[in-house]
Amino acid sequence: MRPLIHPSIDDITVEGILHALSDPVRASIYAGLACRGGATCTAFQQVSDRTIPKSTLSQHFRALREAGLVRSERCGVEMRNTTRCEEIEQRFPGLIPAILRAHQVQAGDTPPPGTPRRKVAAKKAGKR
Amino acid sequence: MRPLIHPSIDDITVEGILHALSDPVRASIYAGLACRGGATCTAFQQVSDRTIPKSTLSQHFRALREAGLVRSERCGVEMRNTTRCEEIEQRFPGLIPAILRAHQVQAGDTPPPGTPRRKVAAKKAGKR
DNA sequence: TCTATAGTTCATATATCCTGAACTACGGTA
DNA sequence: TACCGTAGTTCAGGATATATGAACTATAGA
Repeated sequence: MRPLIHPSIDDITVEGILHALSDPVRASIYAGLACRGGATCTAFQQVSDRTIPKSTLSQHFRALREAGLVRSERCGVEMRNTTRCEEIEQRFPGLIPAILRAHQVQAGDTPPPGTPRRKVAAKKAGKR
Repeated sequence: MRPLIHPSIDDITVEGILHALSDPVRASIYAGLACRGGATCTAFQQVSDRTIPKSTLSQHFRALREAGLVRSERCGVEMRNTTRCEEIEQRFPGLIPAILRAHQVQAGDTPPPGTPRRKVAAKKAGKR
């Protein structure tokens, strides 16, 4: 089992962050971590309505980790994952909050100012 | 020649935007468009020190266009590309500016407050 | 030691990306 | 009208990345 790779803050790139968060599964994992503060892999087995295989989930966590977005450390039998928000905020101020907020807007949780409520409801209801 | 696809503002997704801008070539194309206000494809043949084949460039423009980041319209023999900044700003406030700023930070143009100049210079010099 | 749980690694099928070659679209000239 | 040049697109292929089941590693507890 190879050691976990956590890039130093200076090796974290914008491209890496954007690519990692451009996948909906990874984005929701990251959003979940950001609001809960930390969680294990299995806590995310039920993302987006269907069950994601744990190997896939493991790869997603690896992608987040190697992009520098997440720090993972073994904690007994499980793996504790936490975001590296503060570090990234220092290097790229405002980037992560803007992305998280955009994801919320898209999910309909926080519509941009001026959006009529009906429009949001319609969006959440169907239209795919 | 199939008609150009421009998603309506409501069909633009965060994932699509992040994915489009996670490629360094596309990111620099977009940044160039954003600061110049508009340009043709060939204006970007010399991005990032080496010549990019025009087929590749065309695909990159298509990716930006279909992500909703850019509007392209034929203008005589050439294609005029402009960003859709204002629309996206309305839907996802702050997202694009944050990404562009992060790219600038990374390029060393606008270091985050407190960064010693030496560090930036060392970064630009080599280290790949 | 044996078993269960949590997660990783590997192999492979699938999808996406990059690029040269061929093509389309348009403007200008004769 | 035909022909040429420029700008950009599409296609086909190889290279690269992603998803996932099966097998594996690591740890805790009995």
